[in-house]
Formats: sequence, C-alpha cells, structure tokens
Amino acid sequence: MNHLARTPNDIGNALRHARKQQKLSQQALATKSGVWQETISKIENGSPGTRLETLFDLCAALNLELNITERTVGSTDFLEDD
Amino acid sequence: MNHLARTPNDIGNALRHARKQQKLSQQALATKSGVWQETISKIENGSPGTRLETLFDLCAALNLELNITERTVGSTDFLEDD
DNA sequence: CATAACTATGATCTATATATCATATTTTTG
DNA sequence: CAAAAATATGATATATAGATCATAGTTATG
Repeated sequence: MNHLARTPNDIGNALRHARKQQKLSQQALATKSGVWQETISKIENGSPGTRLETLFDLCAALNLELNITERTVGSTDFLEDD
Repeated sequence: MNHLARTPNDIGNALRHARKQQKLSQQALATKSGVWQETISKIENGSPGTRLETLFDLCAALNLELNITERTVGSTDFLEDD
C-alpha cells in the first residue's frame, strides 16, 4: 500500500483507505488516536488546515508513516522511476 | 532522496535538507512558495501545528511529494542521497 | 574580523483547527 | 423497509498558525 499525496485531499483519501482496510470506524479510530470523530471526518474530506500533529496521531494509530521524496510523474499510486 | 517522517520534526529536517540541496535560502523558498521566511524557519524546526496546506505549498516549491505507506522498521533514512 | 547573508525570535492581528456536545444525514444490514 | 451504525454538520470556546514588521542572533565569506 502506497499512496502518493500532493494535496490535503490525497491525504484524506489515503487515511480513509487505510482505516477501512483495517475495518475501523471513524469512532474506533478516534478512540485509538485521541483525535475526535468529527475531526477525522473533516480530515478525510480534505481539510487543508489539518495540523501535522493531528496527522501524525492518525498515522501512528493506523500504523502509517510518511515518506518525502522527489516528485514522480504520473498517477496517485506508486510509480517507480529511474 | 527519501525521508521517512513520523513526527513534525522529521518533516522539518526533510524540508531543510531538500532546500539546502537546491541551494535555496529560506527567503528564496519563501518567494517561490508564498510561505513566509519566518514560517519556514518554524516549520524546519519542527512546529507541530504546521498546516497541511502550508506543507504542500513548500513541497510543490521544492518539487517534493509525500508517500503514505505502512510503517517500516528502521531508521529515518533509507535509500541513497544526492 | 568585519560585514553581508541567513535564520530565529518576538509582537500583534486575523483566521481557523480542534475539542466538545448535539443532531442531522447517509450507509449498512437484518 | 426499518432500525442501527456510521458519518457529516453545526454551534461555541479556546488555542495557535501564519501574515506581517522589526530586529536579534548566527553563519559564511571577502
């Protein structure tokens, strides 16, 4: 699983995808992460002002991490380049 | 270049590293990205409240993107540099 | 080592994220 | 379909990010 993100919306999609894969409701994730369900809803819908701290709380609860790389060409899913 | 990030501090380090590699001053990056030099300073030093929007403005200016993946084991850097 | 370039700090102001509660809306499922 | 579960919305209050200006430290360099 690798989601490319260049916008808050991409982040929201990636988080929602991971959460569903782990069969957690927003409320269950809220409990795990300490972030409120209402806040998770907004973030999954692409809230641009989401704080890094909050994002990392969610990443930790979902066992995710970020990787910062040079931009690749192409689509939302991972693409290897030379 | 690939920086793993699990904390706002990791993000700050990755951004600073990329900026220096591109031989940009904070002021030059500020001009390119529309984010203020003072703000860039704070972010590079790990400001936890950094907004996603601001992060992505900087990523765009530095030609970076994020990849969201399952957590790996190991250290902050993997793969080569330069 | 002087000074120019760069980075950090600090203040004020406005905008907005998040906590929190309540509830509306949508989706799932028996 | 109806009930239940899940998600979204909306309000209020508090905290803080970022714009902005000024300047203090720090680092680089002729």
